[in-house]
Amino acid sequence: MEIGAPRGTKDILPASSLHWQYVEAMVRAICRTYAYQEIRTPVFEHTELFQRGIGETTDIVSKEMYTFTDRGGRSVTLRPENTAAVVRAYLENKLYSAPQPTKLFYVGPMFRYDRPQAGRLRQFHQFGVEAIGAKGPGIDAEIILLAQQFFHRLGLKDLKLYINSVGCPKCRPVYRTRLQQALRDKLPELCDDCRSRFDRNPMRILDCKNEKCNELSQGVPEMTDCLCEECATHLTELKSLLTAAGAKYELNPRLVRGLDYYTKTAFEIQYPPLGAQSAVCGGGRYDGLIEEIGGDQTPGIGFAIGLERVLLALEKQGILADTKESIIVYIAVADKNCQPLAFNMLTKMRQAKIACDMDYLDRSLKAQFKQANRNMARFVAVIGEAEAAQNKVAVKDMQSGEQFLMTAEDFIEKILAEMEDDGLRWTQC
RNA sequence: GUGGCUGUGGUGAAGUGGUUAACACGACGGAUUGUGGCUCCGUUACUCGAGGGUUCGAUUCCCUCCAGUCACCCCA
Repeated sequence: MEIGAPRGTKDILPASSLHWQYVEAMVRAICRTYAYQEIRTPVFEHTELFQRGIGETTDIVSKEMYTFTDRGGRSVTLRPENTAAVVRAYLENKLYSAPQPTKLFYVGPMFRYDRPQAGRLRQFHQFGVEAIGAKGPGIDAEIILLAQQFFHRLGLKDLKLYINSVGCPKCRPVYRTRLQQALRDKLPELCDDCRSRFDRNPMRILDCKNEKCNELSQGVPEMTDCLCEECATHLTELKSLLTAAGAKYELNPRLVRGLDYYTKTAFEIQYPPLGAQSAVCGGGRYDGLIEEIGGDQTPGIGFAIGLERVLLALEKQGILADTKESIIVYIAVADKNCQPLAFNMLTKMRQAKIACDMDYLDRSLKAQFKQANRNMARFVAVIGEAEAAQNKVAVKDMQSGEQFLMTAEDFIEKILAEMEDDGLRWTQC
């Protein structure tokens, strides 16, 4: 094998594409019940959009972007996440002139130049939701519930929902300073990472996995103690809404989001068995983002769910069955010169929307039966000289083993009748 | 980007410094004359991740690279 798939990318083969379809169907179903509509934005954008939207100092922008110069000399970037792009599309297409809020969802590939490991790929897929134009905590609760219900409907258990408030431009700087004051004299004892975080993003020190750092940060003021009145009320109301909806959550004052644009509500859903990459959903409010990208001050909130991680979780819980799409009929050719006749019948069946297949490798009749069996065909229709002479086919029911001689037309009719009974008929597209 | 572990056929895996690289599954073919799922038989690695050494000789020893994996970082 000379050329393999690029590092951190994966082919999704038929065995698992059915699982993907299952999850994607759930995405559409849940969004339908919560009244979110699909938006599809380009997979690449002007680099500047992400630099401004996500923040120059973030890891994503500073070291994880797939950026290149196109033939026209423009710097473009494969989207590392989709919120900035959705907001861009919202402004560019003037979606704000429609009744608000604008409730959108998306599913698609994202790209981050990271070192791959289980649950972390360079091309991965996210399902995300954005509600733009509502500032109250009600929409926050709706979005969190949507995410929770998504997992619930898929059948996932043992998920943990953490919520927090990361404040706003009024109270966060105050907290930041207080935090730095509290940690300043402990600085030499912190790990290397935390020392570099001290200036850039001191709140990150609070969820450092290093035990020493963890110990040192005990007793330090929490964000939730330093919120301004508006942010504090927002959080209180959100909590009571979640409780009213019967949602189980845990307040985690040390939950931080990695992207610059978050304000107020931040939340994360984890599936602990996934190990280091256990976050399956991350989201929060971004009241400053739209202005940053050039719109009027407009509130927004959203989340992103990593679909590869969802699939891993489903696998871990044994929810994904080994499935294969079956066919209704396999047409077997007993004499080579009957192939045109068989092919004609195959075509007619397909026009009648009956899932069927036949052999193109000139296999023996026995081998064709084996093939039919593997494809889980309900019936095998044998066409040979004997059948052709009578203008009929030999239809074998692969479950009962019974075999009948009938015309192709009668056979098609019989199947169509059964399909209606069994609900086997494929849905119309 | 940093560190640990790993890399044998389509898959799961044995194995050794020196003729023909176990075994299992799968795939393909066959078990008398046109019929599957069970059973039986046969076939299926002329680069043992790639490149370079050491050696009379390396799949087995060394180096580099690549890939996977786990952890860190970060995040979905």
